[in-house]
Amino acid sequence: MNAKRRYWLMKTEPDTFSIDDLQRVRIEPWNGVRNYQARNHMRQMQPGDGVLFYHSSCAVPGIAGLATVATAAYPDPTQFDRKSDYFDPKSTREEPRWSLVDVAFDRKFADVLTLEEIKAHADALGDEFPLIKRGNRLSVLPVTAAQWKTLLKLEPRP
DNA sequence: GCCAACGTTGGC
DNA sequence: GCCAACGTTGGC
Repeated sequence: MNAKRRYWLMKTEPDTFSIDDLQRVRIEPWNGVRNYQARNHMRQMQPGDGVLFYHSSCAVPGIAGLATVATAAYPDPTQFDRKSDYFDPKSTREEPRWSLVDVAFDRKFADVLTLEEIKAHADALGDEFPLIKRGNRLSVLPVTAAQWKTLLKLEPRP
């Protein structure tokens, strides 16, 4: 049975992990997400789902490229690692609190599709698009097929 | 660096 | 279960 392909947007600070980093390593476990809503979204992910790779907290915030969900969700190992910044003393192996998926590089945009440009097309994306909502802090969020299509049409071409 | 928005924590 | 305090996110 083939579940329908779904789409997501995942934020990252490029100073920490950028699209270039993903291109180099090819596949990356998306560890360190410690927000329940974001976690729940990752738990819904299936291999093959599309990912908009978003650079946040940087000079030019926006979508830097595309990635693909490479695994179903599994427990984030950093929650058990006392030496990790992401260690969670309240999480147990029997009932892990935090999940992650592996994310695979797909391609890098010729230029970042900027948040500014995305906002300029708010009408096409719909008011409910969380990325352009005020005060949005969610690091993993769902994107509809229509929004995905709209955003790819906005991709900067060389 | 600032600040608004939001999630989490902890006292009661 | 409420809510103030606190920490974090993220655009600017």
